[in-house]
Amino acid sequence: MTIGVLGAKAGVQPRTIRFYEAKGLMPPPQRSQSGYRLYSEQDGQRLQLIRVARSLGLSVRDVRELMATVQHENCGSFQGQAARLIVGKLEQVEAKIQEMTALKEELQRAIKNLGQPAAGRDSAVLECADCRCLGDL
Amino acid sequence: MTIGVLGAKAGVQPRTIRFYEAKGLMPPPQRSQSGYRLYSEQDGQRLQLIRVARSLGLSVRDVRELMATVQHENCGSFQGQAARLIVGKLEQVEAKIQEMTALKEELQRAIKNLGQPAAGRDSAVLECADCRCLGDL
DNA sequence: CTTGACCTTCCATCTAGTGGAATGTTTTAC
DNA sequence: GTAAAACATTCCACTAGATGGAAGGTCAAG
Repeated sequence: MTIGVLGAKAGVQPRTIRFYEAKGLMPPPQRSQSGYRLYSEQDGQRLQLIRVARSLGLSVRDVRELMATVQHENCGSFQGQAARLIVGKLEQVEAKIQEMTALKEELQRAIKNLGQPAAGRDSAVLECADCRCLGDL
Repeated sequence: MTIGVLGAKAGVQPRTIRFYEAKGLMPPPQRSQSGYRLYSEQDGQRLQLIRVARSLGLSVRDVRELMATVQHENCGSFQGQAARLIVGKLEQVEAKIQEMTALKEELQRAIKNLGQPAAGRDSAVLECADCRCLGDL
């Protein structure tokens, strides 16, 4: 399988596969006489695994370390590591949602306050500096 | 005011102020004889304005374009542009929250499924490729 | 035999800064 | 008066996760 075929199968651009290789997620594959990368079905499975891990939001660094345990005999270490990473990611995502929700409220307040007289304002509204209406930053 | 004093006032590192200058958010300030940047109180207000806009999640690019309208006489164009940017940002944030919530559910499902027998599994679970238990990616 | 589609490598770009190097200046301390 | 600390300057490189493009080699079809 050339890189284009593999990419089409996995829904990944060839250059992304090369990127994963450069970052150590995919192993350096065999090469044809002319230097083309040649992939096996197993490489295809590995790429799928990478895509699932990435779609769960795991970082390339995490996925690299995760993929390093794939070749171990028992599923235990792999699944254990995967579970740890995913639980950690879940915490990150929950924190991010909190953060984004707070930002959302801030934005809604800013919209409500923009154009309102200064008296009724809650907080940090964007105002024009030159007009001297830049009050309560 | 030297850059360090301005930074301390606004809670911004001097190098971030230079960065804002390079990106066109802050104008090139006056220089002392020896080449030190010298800032006025008005520059301080401008920097505060930038910080508020950034804290609302507006991109550096957006803030640059927003700051370009600050020196206009009337608040109208500035506040109008600010309102448009903030409404746009709010939509982005709401979309992001949706996305993160979906990811959170995906992660919770992955945690529930990891280590479970294949029969009860919902979807894309990370499994060890070599064990042939890599079933339903 | 040449055109087009594919492959190779390398360099640059994006965000929003941050880290560090090498060097110059001002202020403080002795 | 001088030396060192604490500031300032510029420039280059790095972060994440790719993506865009250039310059060139290879393969199959018309």
